[in-house]
Amino acid sequence: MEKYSTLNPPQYEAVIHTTGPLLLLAGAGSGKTRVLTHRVAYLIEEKKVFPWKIMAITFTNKAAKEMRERVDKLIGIRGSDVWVSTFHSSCVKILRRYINEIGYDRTFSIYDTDDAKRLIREIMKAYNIDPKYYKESAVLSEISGAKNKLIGVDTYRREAQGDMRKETISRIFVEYQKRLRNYNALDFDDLLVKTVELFELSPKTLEYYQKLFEYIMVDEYQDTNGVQFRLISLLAAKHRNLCVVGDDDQSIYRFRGADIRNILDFESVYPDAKVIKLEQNYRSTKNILSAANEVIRNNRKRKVKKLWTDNDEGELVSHIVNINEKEEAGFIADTINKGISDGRDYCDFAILYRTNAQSRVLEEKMFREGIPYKLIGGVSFYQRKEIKDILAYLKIINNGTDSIAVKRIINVPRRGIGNTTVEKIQEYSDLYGISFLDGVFDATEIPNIKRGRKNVLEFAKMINEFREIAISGSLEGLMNEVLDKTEYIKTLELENTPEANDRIDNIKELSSKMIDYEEQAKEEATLLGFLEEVALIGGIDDLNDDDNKVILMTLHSAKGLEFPVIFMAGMEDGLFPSYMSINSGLNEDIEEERRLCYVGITRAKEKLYLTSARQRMLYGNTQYNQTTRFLAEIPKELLDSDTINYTPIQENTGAIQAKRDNKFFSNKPYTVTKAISQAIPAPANVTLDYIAGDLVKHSKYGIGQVKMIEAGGADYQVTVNFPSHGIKKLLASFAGLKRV
DNA sequence: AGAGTGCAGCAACTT
DNA sequence: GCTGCACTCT
Repeated sequence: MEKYSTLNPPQYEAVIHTTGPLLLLAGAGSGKTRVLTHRVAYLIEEKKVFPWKIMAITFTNKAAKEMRERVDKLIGIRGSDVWVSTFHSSCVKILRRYINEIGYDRTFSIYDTDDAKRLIREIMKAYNIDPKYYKESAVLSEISGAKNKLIGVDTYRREAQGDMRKETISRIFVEYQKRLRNYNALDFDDLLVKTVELFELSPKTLEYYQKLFEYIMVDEYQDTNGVQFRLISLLAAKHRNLCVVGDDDQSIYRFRGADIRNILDFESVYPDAKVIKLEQNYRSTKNILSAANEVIRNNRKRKVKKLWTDNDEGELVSHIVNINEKEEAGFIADTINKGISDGRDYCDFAILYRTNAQSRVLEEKMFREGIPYKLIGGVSFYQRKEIKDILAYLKIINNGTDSIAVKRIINVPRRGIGNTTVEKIQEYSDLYGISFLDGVFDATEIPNIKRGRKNVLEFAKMINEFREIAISGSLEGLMNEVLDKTEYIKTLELENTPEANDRIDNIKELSSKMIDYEEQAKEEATLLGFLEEVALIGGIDDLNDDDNKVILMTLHSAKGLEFPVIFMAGMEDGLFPSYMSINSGLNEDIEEERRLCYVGITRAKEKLYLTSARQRMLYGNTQYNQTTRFLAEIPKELLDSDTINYTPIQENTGAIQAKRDNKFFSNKPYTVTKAISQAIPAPANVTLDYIAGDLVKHSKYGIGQVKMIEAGGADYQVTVNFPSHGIKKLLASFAGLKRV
């Protein structure tokens, strides 16, 4: 078969080994996606397996989509019948069909972390538990941790005995599960846990899926947790054609319950497992790969392996020390601009960092320099208040028992239903054992409600109208009705602030996403389907490979991706590795950070820049951190210097200069010339009615004199001397300066 | 009874 | 720097 002849021997072996358990240890950049897609093609074409008998679990929806496309390319349209999806999506698909067998309704809501926290808060309030001693986030992560290990409420309670803190948490845990069930809701962990429960309680359901999935493949196996392991074990128990692919060196989700033992112990769980190692890297230069190998070899708990490559030596790895995080961003922007003038595309670059908090400064700099960029993760679109509000309205149309959603929006926008009224409804609902929303519908019966009654009844009427439209009309029509009747957008329009306008834009975007969904899914489009898609969408799922933009994201999000040029920003002890991991004193914690570092390094194909700052403003205070310990693990000969001190001097001209301050390598000066910042065309969208020397007025700082105006790609930076506040640098589009 | 406002507490990584 | 919450005002 010609299409398989391009595979190297171990890759080929992995493709044709289709029967029985297979552990594929695939190093970074070793072509595992190629193996997986060819393996699917081989099963269908050569082994005549029906496509729908193959299940492939990926880590993100994006990976699932890519895999399906690549299989389609190999064998044509039949590929689309293969079951390719993430753990969570797979479970939702199964539960939507069979969850009634374990006492939930098929219209169940999916709770994200924010919803779950609200529920915890609600319970702690009802139980008078002091949030000072029991932080909701800590309680939630304890509960989540238990679930990921398949520890149920009963076991947890038993094991908590004698431990005050755990006993309290176990009380919350019990009530949390009880309320989730009453609200007909599942949190992220429950999606997996309840599927396992379903399989264990309903043998015929399990058998159905066991028969269906003759061949199972799991990607990123090193990041599976206890529930996921159980789930896969159950599904694969009949045919045992289980192929897991992973790299223990890239296990970076321990905090989420990932258990590295799943991959390390695979051979003892499946003694007949075939083990194949993919150790040839096709992605990176020799220098980059060596740096990665040298860092990761400091970890003790790992399978022995050594990645190698036939690729060129390539450039040395650069480490740049900056004065502070702003200069770090400046260096990165300058280097990107230089790359662009050397013929690179923006999409050749990715900036990786440890914490989302670092993104702001970087983003600002990209914006100012006119560098097109895309920020992945952070506060995602679907976590925004206005989006969650609208989604809450949609949720309760399907599932009125979802009291978290009902209480979220009963008075949003303000409609005169205050706390007191809400409490009265709650008391009444509890008394009669009905859901909160049913209490709302009964508002005429509830004693002691005064001013709010009329408003509550109007709210109830509105929800009923939505439900009628949901039955007969289109999703688009429903959305318009919700936006119109709730007056959500109208309320924002009245605020007339930039933030409110942003929110309106976001809601419009949500609306068009819904229309897109409806058009794509055609007759199959349902409200439930839309809500489901929205609930499970992940940060990098909307990363579009066709966009010519610099990508900004966390190291975690970068897993599985590759770029010609990588910047790893914030290479400082305390930031990376994080404080938490250093303070815990556990070597495992540092090892996890080191794996994260390894993941970052191995994303780079041609050039790797490591940047750090001597001084960094984070969470409102200034830190002075040492360069990360991981840097010392990279041998000197792989670095193009010990340190390059990047010191842009901003004089009155605003020129940016780089100066090398290095006694070892002073023969190779690193310079970024002023020409780069001037090569950018003047901003197109902003016009200024003042020039240097003019007096301008600022809303906060009062009147000052313009000292300098610098052009960025998309905006002007204006330096103004305010007698009362000193010299300020402002962005023209934000500052709203008026000539006086 | 609800709305508006000042203030404390918090702040990894993510499906 | 942002968010939920207690407190005061209408």
